Order: sequence, then structure tokens, then C-alpha cells
Amino acid sequence: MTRSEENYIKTIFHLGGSDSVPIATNAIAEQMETKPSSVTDMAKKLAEKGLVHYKKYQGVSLTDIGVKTALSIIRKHRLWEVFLVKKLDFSWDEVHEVAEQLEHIKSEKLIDKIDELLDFPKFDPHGDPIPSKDGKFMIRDKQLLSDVPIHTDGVCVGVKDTSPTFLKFLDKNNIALGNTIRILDKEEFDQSLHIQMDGKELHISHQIASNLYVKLND
Amino acid sequence: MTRSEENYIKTIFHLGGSDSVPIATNAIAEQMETKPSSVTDMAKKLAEKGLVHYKKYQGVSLTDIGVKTALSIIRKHRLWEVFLVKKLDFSWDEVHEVAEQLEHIKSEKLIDKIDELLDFPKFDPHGDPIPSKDGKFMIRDKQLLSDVPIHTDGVCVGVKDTSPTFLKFLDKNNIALGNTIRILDKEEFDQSLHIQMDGKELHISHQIASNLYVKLND
DNA sequence: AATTAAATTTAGACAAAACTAAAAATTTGT
DNA sequence: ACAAATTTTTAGTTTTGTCTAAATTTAATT
Ligand SMILES: [Mn+2]
Ligand SMILES: [Mn+2]
Ligand SMILES: [Mn+2]
Ligand SMILES: [Mn+2]
Repeated sequence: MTRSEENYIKTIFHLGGSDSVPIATNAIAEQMETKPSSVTDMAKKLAEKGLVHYKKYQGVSLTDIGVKTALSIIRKHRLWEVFLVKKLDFSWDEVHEVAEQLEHIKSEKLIDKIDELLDFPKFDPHGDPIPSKDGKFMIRDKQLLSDVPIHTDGVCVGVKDTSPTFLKFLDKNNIALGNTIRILDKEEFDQSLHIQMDGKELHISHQIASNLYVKLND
Repeated sequence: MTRSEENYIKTIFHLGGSDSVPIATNAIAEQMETKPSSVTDMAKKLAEKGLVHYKKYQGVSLTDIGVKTALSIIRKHRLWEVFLVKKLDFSWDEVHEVAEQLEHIKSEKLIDKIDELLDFPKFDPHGDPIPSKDGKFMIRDKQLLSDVPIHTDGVCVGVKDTSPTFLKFLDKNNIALGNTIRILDKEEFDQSLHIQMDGKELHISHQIASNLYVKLND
């Protein structure tokens, strides 16, 4: 598989998941910052190789082999992200770019050894699940902080927006995965939240709350 | 720089070193398992970019920038090889192939952190020197075991042939870098050597001796 | 010095992956 | 149901890196 093919497969997976819901040509093009005509070309090639289902004008969906392939690339991406953070002291806003390159390194042994070195992590630095060698991964029941009722406790377990700007903003405000959050109050006017996190009180906008995942304490 | 450009630069360096000795088109082609006409095309492109000196029919040599570039790629290659051996338990015959991929990862921070994680190693698993960030590297005075006079002591510090077959052969015979070697006798007939290594006596062919580097004890 | 051999370059072609512009199919709105 | 808008595909180019075959230059031999 070429690097380009792998990037298409990964994008199709991210847009549609393992379901066989067909993804629109335009959606793929937009996500990959390329042109729809290029997507059509690649759709044909990937269909030829048995990685996607493709019917003219009907969109693209992954075959079983396509899903397996996607999960293997995502596994590599997320394991490398963990490696960079845990072993090389990268911050979580720096890892994605490098992982985009590292995910294409072809060596089964390499990624399995990295997995072992990291003690088989189940989630990446952004809280996203890491598929195992055989393609299984945990689905954690999490919800957006903005959807959580008032006066509830939870643990911060993930981010929806993974852009460096957002991540650096969270760093600046000492919001990190693993932190315990209690919602104290919600302003009806702008949906902003008063929360308590690790002792201190914070006031965060709806923007922020709608990009933070929490797991409610059971 | 593209991956292909980087591979040409590296090959030119390996064939000619940092001297401005021009390397023949055919030599590059053979080393890279490509065709001379492809080399000519690339020579023009690299000259255009200021990485090599190139005059028609006169061969190719690296410019100062070309040498710096080559050293930076070799640095990455060898640091990754050390990483694979020291941190992921790869054997020295497995690392080259993977390092050929990893050397092209673009991230200054990544390779510097790997360097730090490994505690700034000076030599790779095959005994080859690792250039520092600013392109300097140690040149160890070593000689081929086959060139060493009889009854001398030395330490095994490198291999000339780095092919997996040779390296695995050395493993099988418990010959490893760092071992102390004493030459007991040489058979005039076939130039084979009787040596003592870590207590045990061994009989090795000229083939082997002429691919093993030793540093004489001073 | 002329001829032959070897090395190198040119010219033209190809595959991969992208693009633009135009054509065709599908969806939407009235 | 039909025209308009949108989406998608086709056709034809471009760039990068490679190739083959032919032409040219340099090196080696007689
Ligand atoms: Mn990422
Ligand atoms: Mn991630
Ligand atoms: Mn190597
Ligand atoms: Mn090496």
C-alpha cells in the first residue's frame, strides 16, 4: 500500500467508521484538502484492490479488509503518539504531525515492540482508543461536558477538537485528561459553565465545554 | 527534500565521503539498483538545488550543503538503529531495513529526543560512527582483522559487511562487538586464523577476518 | 591516430498522484 | 414534473521519478 492509499483509507474510516455507510466524494475531498476528481480516481483504484466498495455516484465505503487496514494504521498512529508523549516528552499538541509520518512505517515487529514498550496502552494522549493487533478497541462511554447535567461529577477523558491551538489553550488553563470535574453552575445566557477542577474553580465557555469529553462517576 | 533525493545524497556520500571526489554515474546507479539515466536526471535536479557539483560526463560530488544533508540523514539512520537494538530488542541484522524508512521522518525534535533517550551514543550497532547535530563524528582507528599481525590483541569494534547473512553468522559463532580477540596463528595456505575470543578458541576463514574490524590494544 | 569499447546523456514513454475544465448524473426547489 | 443547483465523473495536463533505446562523449586498444 502506498502512503496516499493509506491516507485515503484512514480518512474514509474517520468519516464513516466501520459501518458500510457510503461516504460522499466531496466529503473525502474536503477532509483531505484535495479535489473531488482526485478522490474519484483513488476510489477506483482502492475498489480494484478490494479495499472499498464503490459504485459511480454512490459514494465509497470500506470493505472488511478496508476496515482492518484502517484500524491497523490508526493503531500505529495512536501508539506513536503515546510513545512521543510518554518516552520523549512531547506535549499532546505536537504529536499528531509526527505521528502522521510514523504511521506509515512498514514493520509489524516495530509497532508491536513499541506497544510492548508502552505496556499496551488502551488510549492515546487525546483519549482516543487504540485498536489491538486484531482490531478490537474499547469504547468508553463518555459525553461532552456541555451535555452533562448540572451538579454532576466526572473525569476528563478526551477531547473532540484535537487542534494544537485548543490543546495549548487547555494546557494554559491546567485542564488535562484525568482531572476530576464538578459542574457547579451553568449560565443560561451563554451556556458557559462554572466548574471545579482539582480544588480550583474555573469559568469555561460553551466552546470549550462542547469539545471536552467526560466520563461520569458511577 | 523528497525521500528519493535524500537517498541519492546518502548514496553519493557513502561512495565518496565528504571529499569532493567526483562519483561516477554508473557507480551511483549500481549502488541504488537503478539505471544510469535516472541518475543523470537526479544529478541535474540536485545540482539545481545546490546539493551537488555536476558537470556533464564528469561525475557528481557533494557540495558543503550536500555533505551536511548527508550527515544529517546518516545521523538519523544510525540513531534509529541504536534505538531499535537498545530499546526494542531488535538484533543487529534486522535494524537496517527499518532504519531505511525511519531516516526519512521529518522532525528535528524527534531525532534529538531519541538521541537524548539513548544517552548520545557515538557508534551504531555495526560500529559505525554517529554524526552529532553539527555534523562531527569520531573516526576510530580500526583495522581489518585480516590485516593484523599475528600474536596481537584487539577488540572487535565493527563490521565491513553489514548484510544480515553475515551478521547472523557472527551471532551463531558468538562473535560480537566489544569482544576481545587474540590472534593465535595464521594458516599460510588459506589465510584462515586461529583466534582466542572470550576464553574460547575459534578457527575463522579469511572471508570472515576481512570483514571484521578490530581496534588494537595500546 | 584511428578504431573499438565503455560510460554517460538525451529523447521519448510510462505510472502514480495530483490538478483544471467540461460533461454527466443526481438532488433540490418550485 | 421540470428547471436549477449541486455533486460527481471524465478527459486532458502536470510533476516526480523511473524506464528503454538511441545518440554522444570519453576511455582504452591496437
Ligand atoms: Mn493524531
Ligand atoms: Mn490522537
Ligand atoms: Mn544501516
Ligand atoms: Mn549501521
